[in-house]
Amino acid sequence: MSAEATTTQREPGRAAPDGARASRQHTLRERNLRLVAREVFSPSGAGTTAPEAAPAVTPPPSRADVAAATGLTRATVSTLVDRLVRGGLVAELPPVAAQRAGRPAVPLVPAARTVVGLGIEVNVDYLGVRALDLAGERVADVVEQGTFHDSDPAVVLARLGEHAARVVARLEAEGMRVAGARLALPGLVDTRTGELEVAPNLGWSALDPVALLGLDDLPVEVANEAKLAALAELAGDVPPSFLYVSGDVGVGAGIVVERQLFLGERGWNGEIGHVVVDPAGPRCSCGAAGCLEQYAGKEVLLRAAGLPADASPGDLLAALEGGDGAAREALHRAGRALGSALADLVNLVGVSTVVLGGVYTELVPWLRGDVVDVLGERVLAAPFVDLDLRAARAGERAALDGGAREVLREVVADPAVWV
Amino acid sequence: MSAEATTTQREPGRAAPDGARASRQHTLRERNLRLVAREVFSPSGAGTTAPEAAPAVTPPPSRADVAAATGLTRATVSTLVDRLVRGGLVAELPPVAAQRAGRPAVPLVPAARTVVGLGIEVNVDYLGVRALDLAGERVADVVEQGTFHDSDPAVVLARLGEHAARVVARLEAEGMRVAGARLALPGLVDTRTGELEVAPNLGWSALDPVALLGLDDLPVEVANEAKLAALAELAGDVPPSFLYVSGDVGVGAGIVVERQLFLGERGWNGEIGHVVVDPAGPRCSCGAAGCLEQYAGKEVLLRAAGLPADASPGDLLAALEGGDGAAREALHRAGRALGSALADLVNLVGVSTVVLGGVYTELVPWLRGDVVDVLGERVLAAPFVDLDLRAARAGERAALDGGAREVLREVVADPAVWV
DNA sequence: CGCAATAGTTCAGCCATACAACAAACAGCC
DNA sequence: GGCTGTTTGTTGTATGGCTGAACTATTGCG
Repeated sequence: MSAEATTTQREPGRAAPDGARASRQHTLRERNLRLVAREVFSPSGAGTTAPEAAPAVTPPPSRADVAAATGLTRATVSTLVDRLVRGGLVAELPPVAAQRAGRPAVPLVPAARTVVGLGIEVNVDYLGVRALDLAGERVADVVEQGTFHDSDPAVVLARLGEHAARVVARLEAEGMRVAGARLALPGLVDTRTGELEVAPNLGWSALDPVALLGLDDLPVEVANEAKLAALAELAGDVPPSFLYVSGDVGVGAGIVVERQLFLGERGWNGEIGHVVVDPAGPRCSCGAAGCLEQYAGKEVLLRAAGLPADASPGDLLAALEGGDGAAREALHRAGRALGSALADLVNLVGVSTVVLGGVYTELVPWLRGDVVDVLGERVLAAPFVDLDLRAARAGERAALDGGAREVLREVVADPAVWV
Repeated sequence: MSAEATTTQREPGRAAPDGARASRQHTLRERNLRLVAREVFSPSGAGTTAPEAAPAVTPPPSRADVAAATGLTRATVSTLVDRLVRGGLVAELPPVAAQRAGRPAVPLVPAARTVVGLGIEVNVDYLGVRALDLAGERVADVVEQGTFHDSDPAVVLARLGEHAARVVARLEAEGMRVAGARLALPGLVDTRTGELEVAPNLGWSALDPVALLGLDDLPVEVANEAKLAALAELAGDVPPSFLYVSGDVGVGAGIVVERQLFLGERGWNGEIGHVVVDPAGPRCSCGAAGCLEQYAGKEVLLRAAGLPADASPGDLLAALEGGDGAAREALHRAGRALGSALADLVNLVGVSTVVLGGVYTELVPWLRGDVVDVLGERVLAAPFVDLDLRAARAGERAALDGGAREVLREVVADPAVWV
């Protein structure tokens, strides 16, 4: 890190540190617009009638609810909501007569099929494009199976770009606006420059993937696949901070704090796959020895279970349920190693919820015992927190959902651009 | 972590997520006041005449400089600066005639001896109270040597409270306002509740240290000692994000991102002392085996070097420089272990600058080689970043400085309360 | 059917900023 | 030494966005 004299160079896609610029009246409106949008998209339910036992799913808030929850006056909320409605970010449902007296409220919900976010991905065995609207509905989903190990990045990314362009064209023809796209890649991505440094399982290195996509009018940002998959969990019922660990050929992690990805300096973090489990252990492809991947990586796991390297997690699960000794021993070994590496992660990052994704998702019942044991032994704060280990909720190709959601999160976080 | 239905409970001392409340005109003023204060306290130097090669130390900015740097008009900056001056946060220096034409500018600097922050600390071998003013000057410094291993927390904390109260009384008699205090403790502190869960080296556990201080009118917050020491580094020339690792009886780390402490969920992070170095290694007091502390903890290090457990770092340094084989072998062993644990930290957190503090500070020349070697082997992003390993700059009892600085940082971040 | 209650809208007042004009203080220049 | 040009800091006036209170709209209840 050379001591460059750059003055806090702003990162491209990150939320601008918004205390850093002058605030004028215009800023006031932007901020309150954001506040109102946030309240519609994830209601805190502070203003509703029943303050006791909040229901599992909060009903859509009305203008009055938003006013009560935010502290703004009903007058201000009205004008802001009107803007959001005209801008197509928020929709009004037909007023439904409540049980109590008074004029019935107009429920406000995220608008469907107006603004959408795109998640796109190149992985070892598929290309994918997925679009989500603000209501969270999947409005496009294209997957091309294939084998992209040692492929030509220019060819593959151009092909993915074509898929994406077709999806964009179709959605725009239906009247939707595409806010942007997130490209998920299984490798080390510099979030500041958008460059892919290396993706071992694709055999790619040192290239600018956004340029190769050939999507000119669409703002595209790149991120690591496991990190975007972590964000997909936010659609479900997770705490605001958690660690997401995705098992695949490699093992990667996403650190989510207060519903936002923690990226370190350049997005090069969460590399749990090469955490030390045992320096006397097997050599790893990274050059070191005893890395987590040598115990809990997908291929290592399958091989240790006596299955071919291209077997599916389902095959492994079948072997486990069939009582296969080698398979169970492999899971035991992987579970202890995973517990050890996760303990380091929890001790260092200080987040106590761990979500296991990727191939681990279905294996959680077989991993839990060992992982929890080791966590209990090695996590220093274990006596004071409830360590929570759970399986990922998001389905297949979670990075696509996570990427699309991330685009939409930025739309909601800065609605002024869209109204 | 029980799924409590609390609605984003705000943490006491943390900067409130300020997009979460309604913005009125008053908010506008607060935010611009903060912006102006920040510009006076750490000038970005965007508005000065010479945009070429920024000098090592930026000269104090004038109102016009602040206007240029922030984008506010000179009129607005003037009123805001006047408020800060009247509030005693900012002082005007006598106008100095610049070399160029035009009315000479009034340099604006942090005010001296007006508002101060307190750092207070209980550690194994001393109690301390230190006060810093906004200009960074030490305006009080009280240290009581002692042995507080297995001490009575009520007695010791009351005694520290008395020291602090005396300092506060003296400073207030001199016309200064004490903005608050940070209590540094060598243990696991819950930053949400302010409770100390456990401090092994003091033999303390499960108590509320702030209540025991008996400082009624002073807002006091508690934090881990190593983390506050990390903040002390910000006084020097460090990058905005770095990892601070403090070697003592235990080994702790502070993660600083964009000049702010990263605290995870409850401040229980950076526990690098119990990262796995070798599961076949020596048993650790934490119950596990092969933790970093068993290789690079202060007492282990001294014993391995053939010195008594109460020897000083200076003794160790003398042995090293005298060519003592056991000492050098101990440092080699510690360096490799530290490198391994640091590699995990860097891989997981994604910050590439590491500052070594505590007893490591003076040992850096003897540790560097091994640490850098192992980091190069194990850090995945090593080919793409310059890993920067350096010795801590802050002097003795850095946590006191860090605590005081943290209090003042909050004053500058929210000057509206003080004008 | 009238009253209380709740939702949403309209309009005057206020506050902090922008913009523009001005006063203050200097260097340089003939 | 006085004039000009330049930069700093301070006065006004205008404007945008929010508040607060009054107002309309729509329901339940007796």
